[in-house]
Amino acid sequence: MRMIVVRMTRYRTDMATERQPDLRALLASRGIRPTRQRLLVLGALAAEQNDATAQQMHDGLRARGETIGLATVYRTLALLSDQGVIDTLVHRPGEVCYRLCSEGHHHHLVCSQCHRVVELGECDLGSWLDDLGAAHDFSVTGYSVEVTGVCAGCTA
Amino acid sequence: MRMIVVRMTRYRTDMATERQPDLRALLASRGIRPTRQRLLVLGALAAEQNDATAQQMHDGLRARGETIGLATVYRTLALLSDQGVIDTLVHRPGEVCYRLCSEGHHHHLVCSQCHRVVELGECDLGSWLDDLGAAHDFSVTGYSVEVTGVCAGCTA
DNA sequence: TTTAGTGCAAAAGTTTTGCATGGTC
DNA sequence: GACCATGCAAAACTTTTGCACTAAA
Repeated sequence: MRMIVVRMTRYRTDMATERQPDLRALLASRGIRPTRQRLLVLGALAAEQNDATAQQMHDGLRARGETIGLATVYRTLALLSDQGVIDTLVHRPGEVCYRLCSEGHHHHLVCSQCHRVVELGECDLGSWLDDLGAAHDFSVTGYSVEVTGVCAGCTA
Repeated sequence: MRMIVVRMTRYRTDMATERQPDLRALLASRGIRPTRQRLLVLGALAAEQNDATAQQMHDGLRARGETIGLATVYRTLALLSDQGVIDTLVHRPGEVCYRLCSEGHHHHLVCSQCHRVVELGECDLGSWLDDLGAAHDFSVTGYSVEVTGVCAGCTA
């Protein structure tokens, strides 16, 4: 019998209640200067239940009266994504979303209706991947699994 | 012991040598009118080893002396994608690629250097997915696995 | 004070759309 | 003939970039 371990790493609400110092530390740990704007973007992602596009985040921050340029949001998201601080999700072509995720290798379960995102642990594809590489003469460097469904809230 | 079946469905070269009538039939089977332009786009995809963006296909066709508008390429790709005739792959944000794939559920193994694409069969995640749905109160509607690696040609 | 980050506006791309024209059934 | 598809050009968007200015180390 094969064991499958589904391991929830962290719920969104945990991040939402994290304190500013934690966000500073997160940036510091990657050698990223903790500027006001970067903390704003990171804070917005931390408070975000789901994922968000650059434009959505910019709109949200501006609506709250914060001052930040759209270009800065893009630059910050690119930086954070490069550094592995946030994940990039592409649900539909032309719709690039970002999300503050737990660290380490994981996958996503996304509600196709409300875009709610649940992080998933390992998916036990190890030996399948090994076989793949051998069969096609590829050296496999990574993989991603995106599971789509409808969450309980949206079913009701 | 767990069996993993890796099943190559069809190589690109098979498609490349397919005859025009097959493409017409493919369109007819979905109730899509076989216009000159649609056959052009489909033919280009059939001849394409890897995947291609709308712009790349338009450039390629124009370079060959074919007359077709860029908007038509976009419209045709959207139509074919909606009808499930072709697959949509998003390698990087803002880079939407299309590919004429075999039918049925499958996944992709993509070379990160040359964009060569190999189709993969089932990946045996069935019971993992069942557990997921139950654990998070989602009704799982689909999933995709994209494996990235470096192919033998690019390693050398 | 030296280096890095930001804002703004312009530019560069990609994709969509309106509408007159031409092709298919 | 009725309806659908196409081409072109314009529009709508998204994302990137140049450059002067400001903030952080």
